[in-house]
Amino acid sequence: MKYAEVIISIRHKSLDRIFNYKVPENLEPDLCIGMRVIIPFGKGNKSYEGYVIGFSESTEIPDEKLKGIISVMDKYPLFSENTIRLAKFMKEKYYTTLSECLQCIMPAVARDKIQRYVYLNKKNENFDELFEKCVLKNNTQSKVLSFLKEFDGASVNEIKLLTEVSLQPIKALEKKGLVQIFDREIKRDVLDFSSVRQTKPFEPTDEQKTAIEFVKKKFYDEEKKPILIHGVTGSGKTEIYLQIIDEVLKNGKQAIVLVPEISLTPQTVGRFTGRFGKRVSVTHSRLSIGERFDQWKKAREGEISIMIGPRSAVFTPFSNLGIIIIDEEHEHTYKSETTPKYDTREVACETGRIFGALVVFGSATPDISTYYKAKTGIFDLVTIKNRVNKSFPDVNIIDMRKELENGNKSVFSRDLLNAIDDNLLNGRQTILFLNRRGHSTFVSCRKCGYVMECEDCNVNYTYHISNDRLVCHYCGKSLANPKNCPQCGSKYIKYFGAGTQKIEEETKKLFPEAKVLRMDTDTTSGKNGHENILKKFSGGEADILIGTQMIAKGLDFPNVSVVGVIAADMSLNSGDFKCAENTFQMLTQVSGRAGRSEVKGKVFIQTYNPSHYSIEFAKNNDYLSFYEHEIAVRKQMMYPPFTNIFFIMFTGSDEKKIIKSLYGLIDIMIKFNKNNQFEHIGPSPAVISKIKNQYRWKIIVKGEIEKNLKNYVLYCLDRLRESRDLSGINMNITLNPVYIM
DNA sequence: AGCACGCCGACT
DNA sequence: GTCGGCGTGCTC
Repeated sequence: MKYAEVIISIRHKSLDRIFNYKVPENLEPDLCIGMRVIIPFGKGNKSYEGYVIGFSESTEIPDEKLKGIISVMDKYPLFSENTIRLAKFMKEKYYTTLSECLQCIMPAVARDKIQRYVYLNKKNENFDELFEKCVLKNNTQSKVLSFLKEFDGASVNEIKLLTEVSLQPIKALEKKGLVQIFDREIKRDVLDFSSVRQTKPFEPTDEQKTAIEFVKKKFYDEEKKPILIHGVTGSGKTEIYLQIIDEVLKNGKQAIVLVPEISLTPQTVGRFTGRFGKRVSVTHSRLSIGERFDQWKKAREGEISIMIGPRSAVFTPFSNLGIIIIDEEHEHTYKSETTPKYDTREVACETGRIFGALVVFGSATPDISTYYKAKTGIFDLVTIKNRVNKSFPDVNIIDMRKELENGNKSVFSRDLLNAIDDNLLNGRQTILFLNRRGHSTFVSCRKCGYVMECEDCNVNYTYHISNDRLVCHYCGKSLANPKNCPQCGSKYIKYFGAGTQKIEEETKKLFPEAKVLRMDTDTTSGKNGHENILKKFSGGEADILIGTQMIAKGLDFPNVSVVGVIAADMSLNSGDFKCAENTFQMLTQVSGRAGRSEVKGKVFIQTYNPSHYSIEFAKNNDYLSFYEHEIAVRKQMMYPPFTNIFFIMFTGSDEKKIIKSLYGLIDIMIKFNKNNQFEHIGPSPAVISKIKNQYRWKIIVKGEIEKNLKNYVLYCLDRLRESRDLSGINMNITLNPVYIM
């Protein structure tokens, strides 16, 4: 008899171990490591999903206890023995269960119940007629139809989620013959190759050549240290990646290219398809689960050799992985915010170790901790100091205090206005950056001072002009813009704090002849929202592009010669220890959008803190000096990379209970804090002290050695659980979080 | 996580 | 005397 070692798909600490199951003879030929099985579990023999991570010929478990596997769910394994190793690494590192890590690594379909896909039945002769009738008659069904008109072939789950209807109307539509439902998806290509233009390798500059040669050499080395490529904006990092990947492919190996979700544009992907054609595939959250599974299978079966995608693409199941490239490695989106809260960069390094693949990080503004690793020899470092055939833009720092002194109360400085004016005359394009969407960030009554605030969250409402509503950016709730003050009834309501909508409004007022586009989460909803706006702008259909974050990264518009940063201080005042780093990165990246052709670019940074070091070093595009300054601050203040920060947040509706429990935790922590090696801060309310009626309080714990800190905090939390009733409290714990909120 | 066993209070 | 509360322990 053969026994399978099974991990049960229940996320609970006490079940996070192997359970042995008998493999019935009839299932034995079909069952391999990496497959999902249905197994009976517990007293009631309830059916659960399990993951087979090994086999044994004998077991110490007495025979009467052993149960048999009911059925095998997969035809092919979803993970390999190496992936199990990776999952075990993640389990230890991110203190979750093996089952959760395996689920995270497996393709999304494995996490979802059986998918069914809905297609408009256009073959029905009376389709148009029926369609019209249905749209007029039934409210609910028309919702589904209009959704399918845009996203034909969406899954039942997607429709349910996005149109908020139940299964009933979908079934009804099937009966009417308007739609067809399939268990399997009709295979679609996620990439449109029709518009791809073939490119040839560029002749690299000397600096590029050195970098390429260096990485190639390391690729053949037995011991593979990760490499950081620090290349200024516009230094041609992508071309370097392309030429390295070419070498990897020539060796019969495959490549994973990770990019932040935000810069996963057709433009970016086109660079890769242009060189490698159909050997490239892409995966991202806007694809359906079925589409993503197709890409996953193609990778496993060797149909493709390069996978481009956001953080989850690090789990692409190539059989002979040669390289993982992490572009814009400083981006915080590489840290997962849901359990397992993995850091893609750490996972990539471990994957590289397990699979013998080279890991390459690239950035113009490396994460301070990454650069520290490069400086201390944990990573290899390659530096590219010059732009390809281009000069750096002129960066002008504008002191907004002086503007105010001189009677300019507008959001635009005079210098920026003049530059936009000049640019318009010369037929060139302008980008205006403001990292805040909406129209006004707070709305208050001029008579009594009442500020409109979401009653469920401790957050001011943001005014959105497009629908004349107040929106809470935390819970998403919105309400009609009140005409009178809810407190005193006065009509005098004022809007403060500019967002992108306000900038758009002002720009249109000041430059009525200019064509203006706005790009933020509010304008990019829908499958091609992003693409459409970028296409319009690059096609010259607009003179000015106003946007948040998403216009700061990686975009390459040769005709843009003026970039304006409306408020550089916003990220500087976030209260986070990374605020200087974030500001420097943001300014450098945004500035990098200017002057990407022969025309010299001009950047205007508006600020109330013109002498802050992150702004001064950004002006001179001087990463190294910024790094030296920042690393000294970190050392002095004992911040990462010199220490580790554990962030503990309790949330719940009973604020008193949360605070009491956190004080209880502090007591326990003090008791077990041997040699005072750990420092506690708090409890204190989180920056946003209430979201969706859930109160939020935090404790921060610092410790030099990651493993000790982790063990200490987890131990103390266990003691707390033993000594107190924590029901109704949600614990959120993160090691070295992106933001300390 | 879920289910069973088990030991104490208010009912027919 | 019994029904039922949910505290503790186990699940291949």
